[in-house]
Amino acid sequence: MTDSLPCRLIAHVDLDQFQVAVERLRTPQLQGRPVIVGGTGDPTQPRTVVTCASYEARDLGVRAGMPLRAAHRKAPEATFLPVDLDTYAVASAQVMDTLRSFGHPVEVWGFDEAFIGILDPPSDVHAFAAEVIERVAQVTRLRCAVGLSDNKQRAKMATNEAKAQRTGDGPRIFVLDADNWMPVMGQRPTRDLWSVGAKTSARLADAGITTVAELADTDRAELIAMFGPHQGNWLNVLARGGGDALITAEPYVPKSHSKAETFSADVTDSDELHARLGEMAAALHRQIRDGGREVFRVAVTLRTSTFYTRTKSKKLPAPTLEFDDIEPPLHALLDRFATDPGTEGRPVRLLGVRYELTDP
DNA sequence: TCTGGGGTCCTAGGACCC
DNA sequence: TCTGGGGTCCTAGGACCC
Repeated sequence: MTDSLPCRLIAHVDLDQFQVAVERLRTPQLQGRPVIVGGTGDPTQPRTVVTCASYEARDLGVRAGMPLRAAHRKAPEATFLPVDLDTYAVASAQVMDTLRSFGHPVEVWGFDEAFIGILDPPSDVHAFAAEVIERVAQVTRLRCAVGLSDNKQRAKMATNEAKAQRTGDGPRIFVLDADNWMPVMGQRPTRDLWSVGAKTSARLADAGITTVAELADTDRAELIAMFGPHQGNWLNVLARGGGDALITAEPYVPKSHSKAETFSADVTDSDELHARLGEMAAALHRQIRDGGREVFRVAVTLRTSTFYTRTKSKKLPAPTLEFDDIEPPLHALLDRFATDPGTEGRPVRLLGVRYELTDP
């Protein structure tokens, strides 16, 4: 059991156009121009997508996740930069340290987001948020927005409101609580709820539920009948502005590590697939071998040229860090795709490897 | 505009055992 | 000979997030 604290006030901190902002720190000439970070920075390369687009690029219709070539068409004059994870990690660590300097537990969510849990909230929460923004800017020269609420989900959605305001240079802070939840969120599509994705919102729409208010008014039993007890209940809680307020400052320890590669051209040759699998398996092994945690389960993911994606996994006879015990089961899993009617003989677009690790 | 990479959690069905 | 539950482990797949 990790140490999670139920907090009365949650501040969600989200950095602005993080990867672009970090690039601009070392290349100030990029200020004010459309900048797009993605892949190797070559906008003509197929099968790569936008990781982060500057606001100027977004104004031209560029979005994260969009193919780089599409972004290039929309914003030909933009500066395209390669993804530089190491640099972003350093900047991110500096931001998180700054957040921790307030003395409250900080739960890190990826490179550019974190929750701060406050057990004993100050009387002026707005001033606290402003101080967070100010200190992050002073120490890291990065801008962020802060959402405040009494649970994580609502605080996260509050940050979205803060960012949407986009007014001048003032600190972007938004408080979303029981008083303004329905006025602010009631008429929004259910998709705007954090953890409601495209599939769930589509299923809800099929049932005639399109807005947050409609979801909140839907009988819980009906949602449970549609989505099962867990998700049904959760949707009911979320739509009413609920969520969880547990913050853990424990360092994030991944349960699994994976590596995947979309080939620049589809691969059909089985020997080549096995060779690529071996390379990826070895690279992933190098990544985890000094971590002291053993591999107890391995998985291979394959995506065909039609984007049909499947994963096969195998629990190892015993947890191990010996590559000779890890690699053969991977090849056996890959072989199974060769006789699987869904993938048999299909050109392969992506191959992936995953190791699941024992607890620390 | 043909669609990245690295993760998490939940559910469901089959195998197997008592 | 047939029937019955319950519990647990394993694998596959779906959905979501940054």
